[in-house]
Parts: sequence; structure tokens; C-alpha cells
Amino acid sequence: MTTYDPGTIERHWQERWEADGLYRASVDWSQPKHYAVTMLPYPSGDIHIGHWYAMTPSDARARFKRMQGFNVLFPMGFDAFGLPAENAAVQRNVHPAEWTWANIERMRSQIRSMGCMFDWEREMVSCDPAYYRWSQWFFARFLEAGLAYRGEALLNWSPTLQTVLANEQVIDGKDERVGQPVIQRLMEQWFFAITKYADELLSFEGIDWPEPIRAMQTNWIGRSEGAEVVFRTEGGDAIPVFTTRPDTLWGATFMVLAPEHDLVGSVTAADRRAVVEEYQRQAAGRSELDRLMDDRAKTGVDTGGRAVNPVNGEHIPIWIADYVLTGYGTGAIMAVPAHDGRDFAFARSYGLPIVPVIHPEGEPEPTGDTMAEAFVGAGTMINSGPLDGTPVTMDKGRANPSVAAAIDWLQANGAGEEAVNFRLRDWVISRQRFWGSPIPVIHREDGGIEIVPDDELPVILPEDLDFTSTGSPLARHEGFRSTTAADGTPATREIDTLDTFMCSSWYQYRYLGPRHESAPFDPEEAAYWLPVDTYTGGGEHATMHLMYTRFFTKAMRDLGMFDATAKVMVAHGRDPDGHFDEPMRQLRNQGQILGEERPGDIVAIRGTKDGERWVASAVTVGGAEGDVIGELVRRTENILQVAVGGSVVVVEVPDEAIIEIPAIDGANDVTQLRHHLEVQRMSKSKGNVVNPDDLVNAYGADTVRTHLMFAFDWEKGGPWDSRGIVGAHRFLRDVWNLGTSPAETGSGGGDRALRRAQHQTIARVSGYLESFSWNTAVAALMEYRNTLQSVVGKGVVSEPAWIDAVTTLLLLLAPVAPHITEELWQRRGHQGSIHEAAWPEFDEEAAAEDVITLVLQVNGKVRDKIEVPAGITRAEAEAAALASPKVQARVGEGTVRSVIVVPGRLVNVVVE
RNA sequence: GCCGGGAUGGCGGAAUGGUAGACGCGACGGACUCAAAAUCCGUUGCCCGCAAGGGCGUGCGGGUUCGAGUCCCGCUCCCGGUACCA
Repeated sequence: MTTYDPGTIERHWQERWEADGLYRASVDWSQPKHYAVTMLPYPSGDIHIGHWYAMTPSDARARFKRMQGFNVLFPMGFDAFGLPAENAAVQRNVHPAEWTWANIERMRSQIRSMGCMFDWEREMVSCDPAYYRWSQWFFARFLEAGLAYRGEALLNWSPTLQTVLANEQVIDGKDERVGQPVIQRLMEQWFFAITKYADELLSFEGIDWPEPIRAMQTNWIGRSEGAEVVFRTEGGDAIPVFTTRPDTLWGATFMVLAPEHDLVGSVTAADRRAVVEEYQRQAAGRSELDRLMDDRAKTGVDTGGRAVNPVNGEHIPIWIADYVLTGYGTGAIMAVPAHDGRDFAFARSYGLPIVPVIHPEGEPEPTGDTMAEAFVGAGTMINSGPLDGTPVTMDKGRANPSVAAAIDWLQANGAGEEAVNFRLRDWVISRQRFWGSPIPVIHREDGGIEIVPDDELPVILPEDLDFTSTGSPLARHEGFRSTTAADGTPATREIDTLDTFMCSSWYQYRYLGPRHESAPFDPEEAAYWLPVDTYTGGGEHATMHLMYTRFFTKAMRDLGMFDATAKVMVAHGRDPDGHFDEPMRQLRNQGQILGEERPGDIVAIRGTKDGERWVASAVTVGGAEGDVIGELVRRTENILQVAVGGSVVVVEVPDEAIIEIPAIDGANDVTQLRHHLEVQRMSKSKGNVVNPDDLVNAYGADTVRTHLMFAFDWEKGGPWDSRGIVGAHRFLRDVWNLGTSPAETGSGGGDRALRRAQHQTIARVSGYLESFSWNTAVAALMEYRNTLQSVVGKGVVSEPAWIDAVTTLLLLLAPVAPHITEELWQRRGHQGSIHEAAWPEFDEEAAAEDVITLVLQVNGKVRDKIEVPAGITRAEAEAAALASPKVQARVGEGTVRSVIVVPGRLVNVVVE
């Protein structure tokens, strides 16, 4: 008998599969298809354990589907534009393309070591001109269709660096490079009109997506129903406002405009101008950090202007305040302090009037002076003229009778209209970056904009960029920037590039014809493969990638980009209806693998004893001298629990205590202390990264795959445990030994039981793989391993039964551990690859038990368990239960009131 | 605050309203070994008991049910998302 040597067999089979083209997928209308996609990685340089965790179970599912008889397409690619490549370019003066392609090369071979069935001939790389040509083409089509447009957006602008920064490049209101302040500035940008699809994106009909993702997208879109009401300034300018509570209009005692609102200048009284402009300046300079620090204390200034409330003609003051956002609704609100918490706080701070218009149920009528807080509950309308007496409920929109009545009144009196507002903003797709797809437009001298003609696509990124100075290298590159318009006049190219999320919004289509020349994808391929049947990846993409790709698909559908595909479908007798509304039918998200749990810091504490607890004056990590020395086992706020010997000492750490953590520079605080079992994300700086290559070298890819599928609840993830992996390795070694041991040639007396276990395992594993329940699938296979080990060498099973049982083990394990099963498959004399073999068929009769354990309960508590024939009747089961001495002992003097029989499971005797 | 998810042995985790803790890790005891590793056998939710056996037990408090980890009501805590959203 040979020993299991994963290194050799894995290398051998990966090369062999590659040479045989085992995983090439091609259209075959005679077979059912399964299109599985797992999110493409960013080529950061190294594959980490998270990639394995996401990709290898997805691979197992694709393999399972293939063995079930589906023609499976499972492609892979790279999301290759992005900031890290720019940073590398700036730091090392290498071209981002060079850096990126080198990383891709490296990561490809690492991904290959996983042994996945990726069809590499369909690989797409988003920074390849052959790919981004089509990203540009999509932009052009969207622009023509009015789905792309130019508008203004607030961006993080660094006056020092003269550049726009991404949110992650801004730390504490300052840029990460030189630490100078960053301000919010309105700038011209390219947008995609995703809000046109807001309503359609709220519907998840016909797709199987996880509830958390649906909820996040729904929240993100943020649909709210109400009315748009037009207030007028005393000068006659219209100030439309959106409100979800038009029923409280009679209680509007002032208005608030966003500081950036267009009308601020014209409504401001002469004597208020200086104060107002000062406030506007301050608001523009406020960073994210300031806003958070302020903890929603409301500030604002009176413009001195007044507006007319359209429902009662009252003249009310107009203020500006930064709690009103320019980007939401109309950038102006009517303030109803009696029934809105923010307006209430603002009114109280600045002494503005408060007029209640809802009389709370079962309470005395409130007055503006007596209210302690805004009232937002149910009641009856008051002080509201024609609407007085209308009931107010907690319902939203027209479902609330008071809101419905108010909308009707507004429409009848021409003061406003029913309206729906969304939180979702249009998608800003331009980036002030150079490592992204160029946007295919040119700016004419006369200010006009031209789309680059299709036959000139792609607009290629230049090779000879200078990354060393500040600002955009594309802007400085004359050869790129200067061009001519269609009429020959001088023009400049757009120097912004496309958001990388745009490139990843349509990549699942490029796999369907990666070298197709006349369209972004091949309709012949798309007709067969679309839509994606299963999509797997991280849930962190809920509101970005996963929403953008839905939008993209819907837009493509509406622009007729699937028309040719639909024709091919019809020609093959497939109804295209509903196939282009959503990109992915089924979505599943894996969780995240976190760093391994580690011991807490060893701390030395100086301090004084105050009763049972200590009060620290100094805490030193790794210190050797102090009043209390031990391992930090828990920290809650500033209370430490320190294990000293066998007991736990409680230590309070006041603010003035000195904390010293040698590993962390600068002044330390109590929250930086690391306590026992604390789990953190993996990162190089924390030193808790698990390197999959090391694991593959030590145990083999099959073991890593099996362990990752076994040791976690896949959708939840959790901390890595370096000890547990040996369980998966022992399991595969046992499989190896079973697969290479001589066949049993026993009596056959154990055949029936073995065959039963075999078919029960087939049913379980099939169900678990279908439902992404990897851990229970592997557990079922381990149980089956235990069963096989319990009969091997005992001489109780016949040769055919044994061979059949081992064959089934290999087939069921093949999706999880593809190499070892392939090797054993060949060694055992099978023809062809195990990965092309048919999934074992389940035989219900073979799986049936003939003896079952009947659980006997008395008043719902288990009192006995007896073995009975599986075919036992209800009456027999009842009789057997009542005959049990243990049941009889419990029944005792009592009266049996009823007996509940659950066939095949239990009998519950109910005693008085 | 709002939305979503969760809480089960020392740990990861199993359980269509019907035997709670499958499977694995770890730990403990034993075998093999000069020894260690590896391997094999056994034990392993907690409490009482020499044992037979008994009691308790799925974050907390109620409820529905013959029967609740699972369903309902009310909480607590943890994780994720989001947040002056009018």
C-alpha cells in the first residue's frame, strides 16, 4: 500500500486536466446548461485564504452540477484597474500595467493550485484594451441614450495636491499622503442615471438572492412617498420642498435651505449677508470628521428672508443649516418642529415658534410651549383648517388617512402634488485617476462634447506616463490629451477615467465570447448560457457592484443589446422572455475568514487597590514589574479583567492612566489593548495572515479545500483555527487508504447495511451540495468514511458491495477534493475522468431502514428507546410503548389520557 | 435611531415542531515505543451518585403545543449595513 502524497498527485492532475482541456466549456444545445460565476479578484499580488474560501466551494458546486449532467461554464478573470496599481506606480515608478500584469501572472498560478475547473480560455482582464474597448462602447451607448450625462457632484478636493481623492484616501479630514486638509467641492462629473431604474431595482421578483442583500439594496434605494409642495419667497421665487408628512403643513413655522441652495443669495436680507456667507464658507470646509464630532448639534443662521406657507398664507422665516442636505430631495425643507425631532431641536436652539397640529391619542391637547419633544405618533389633526379632525395613523404615505387627505387638498388647491423621492443618487462614474479605462469623449474648443466614434475605440492608455509629480499624468501627457474634433478643430480628450465598478458591471457577459470582435459578447454563446445561474462572492458588494450590475443588465435590455441573443434563443426553441431582466438568478454570499484567536496581552499594572478592584495609574504591555501582572482576558470600556494565576483581577483604567504598548507607536489608549479571544481581520500589519501556499505545501490543496468547506458555516465565516485542518487531512488519508486497500471478499452478510449507508449518504450529500451546505456535506462523507472503516478487514461484505461502496465515496467526494478522487479513480481502473462521471443515483429502497429506534416519551420527556421493525403499525407502536417497564414506572398510579404516535419516530404517552 | 443577521459543550459547528450537541478540533485515559511524533482503542454538555440511575440544560422572561433550540409576545447582548434622508 502506498501512502497519500498530495504534492505529487495534485501537480500531475492539474497538468493533465489542462492538457486534456477537461474544463473547456462549449455551447451544446442538447444538454442543460449551468452558468456559475464567482466574483473575480483584484490582482493585488497574492492570493489569500479568503480567495480560497470564496472560490473552492463555488468550484465544488460547479463540479457537482457537472456530474449531475449539466453542461457547466465556470470562468475566471481579473478586475485589474484600480488604486493600488497607481500607488505602486507612484512609489516605484513602474507603469501600473507592468505591475498589474505581473501580479496577474502570479495569481493565475496560485489560483491554478486550487484545482478549480475554471475555463481559462475565457479569461477576461478589465485593463486589457480588448476588454475596455467594450467598457467604452457601453459608455458611448449609454450617453447616446441619455443614461449617461454630465452633472455636478460634491467631491473630496485637496487644494494642496490639486486632486480629487477617494473616500478611503481621506483620513480624519486630511489626505493620507501629506496630511493637509481636504474640502468638499462641487465638480463636473460623468453620471449614470441609475435612479431611472430605482423602482425596478426594488423588485427582486424571480431571483433568489439572500434577504440581507435585498434589505441593504432596498434601504440604499430608500424610496419614500409623500408630496412636493411649493413655497414662495416674498419675492415670488418658488421653493419646492419634498415631505413625507404633508399632513403637518399647517405646523410649518419656518423653512430651512441647504447652505449650497441656489436661492440662498436672493432670499438673504442685506443686513444678514455677511453672517450667511460666513456660514456657507464654514459648511463647505466641514469635513466628515467635523460632522461626526459635532454629534448632530444643529447650527444654522437666519437669512432674514421669508416664505409664504401655501396652506395658510403665513409668512415664515427662511434659515440655512447644514442639517439640510443639498443632495437629497430639493435641498430645502419645510420645518415642522412640533412633529419632527430635528426641526424641534433646531427651533428650541433658536427660539423659533412651535405649533402642534396633531393631538395625541388619549392625552391633553399639547401647546408649543409645553412640548418636551417632537410628537411623531398617532392622533387627530388640529390647527389645520379644513383637515381638522382627520385621524393620523403610523402608516406611511397614502395609507395614512391624514397624508392622503393632505395630498388631495394640495392637488385640489394647486399647492402641491403627490411625489415619490429616493435616497439613491445617480452613479458618479468618472474618476480622476489614470489607471482606469479612458472615457471615450473629447471636449471641443467651443465647449461642446463629442463621442469618440466606435471605429476609433478603444481610446488607449499611453505607455509613457510620468507618475512622479502631482496631479493627473493623463492631463500632463500632451500626446494623449491633444486631439482634433470631427470637423478638424483642436480638441482635448477627457482625462477622467471610468469607475472600476463599471468595468465589473458587465464582465459576466464578456466570458460569453472573450475574443468576439463585433459586440461585447457573442449572441450565439449568450443565447445558450444566459442568465448566470449561480453567483457567489462577498456580501460587502451589496450596494455597489451587485446593484450596478443589475442596473447595467436592465439598461442593456432596454437598449436592445440582447435582441440578437433573443433571436438565437428563439431559433433554438427557448423562450427569451424574462431572461434579460436580472444578471444572476441565484446569489450566495460567503462570510469572511478572520485572523486566528490569540492570547491576550500580558500586562503589568501599577495602581492602588480600591476595595475588590484595582485602579491603575500605569499599564504596560509585556512589562515585568507591577502590582498586578497577568493576561488580559477581557476588556469592557475601561474595565480590564486580568488573569493572575487561577483568578481574575478587575482593574479600572482611568483616563489619566499611562498606557504603554511597545508594538504600537505614539500615545496609546485603553482600547488598543488586545484581550483574550479577540478576533480581528487578517492584515499584514496585524501579523495574522494565513498563507494558503504554505498550507498547500504542508497538506495539499485537497485538504485545504476540504477544511475550508468543513470548518465554517460558509455564509458566516469566522476565525481561522490552525489546529483544525489536521481533521480534514486525516479524513483524506483515510479515504486514500480505503481507496487503495484490497477489495473485501467476505460473506456478504454486511452488504445490506453497507448499501443502506451508501444510499443514505448519496441523498444527504446531494441535498447539502445543492443548498451550499458544505460543512454538513463533508460531515456526511466523514460519517460514511467511519462506516467503511468499521467493515474493512472484517470479512462481512462481498467484493461487489465493497467496490460499489468505495466507488460511491470517490464520486461523492470528487467535487470537494478533485485530485485525490481522480487519482484513486484511475488507480481503481476506471475509464475517463471522475469529473466527467455521472453523479451516483439514489435508491430509496436501498436507503430504507428495517429496524428503527422508537423513542418513548411520557408527557413529552424521553423515558425509553426501543428497537422495532420499521414497518410497525400505529397500534403496535402504542402497545410496545405501554409495555415498556420504564414507561409503566412513570405512568404509575396515573391515568393514561392519550397516546400520540409519530410513525417511525416516537410515542408520547400523556398521563393525567 | 432604523434595517438585516445572530446567541447551542472548552472550540468550529449539526439538528423538516418529535432522541439536543451529528461531524471535526481540542482535552483526558490506555495501547504501541527506550522515548517522542505518528497511529490505534476508549471517555468527553453540566450536576449528584461507587454504581444502577436521577436531575438540569440551546442568551433572559412569558406564551402556544401531547411535545419548543425551532412557532408567538416582550427583553438583553453581539455582528453587519445605514444614518441629520425631510
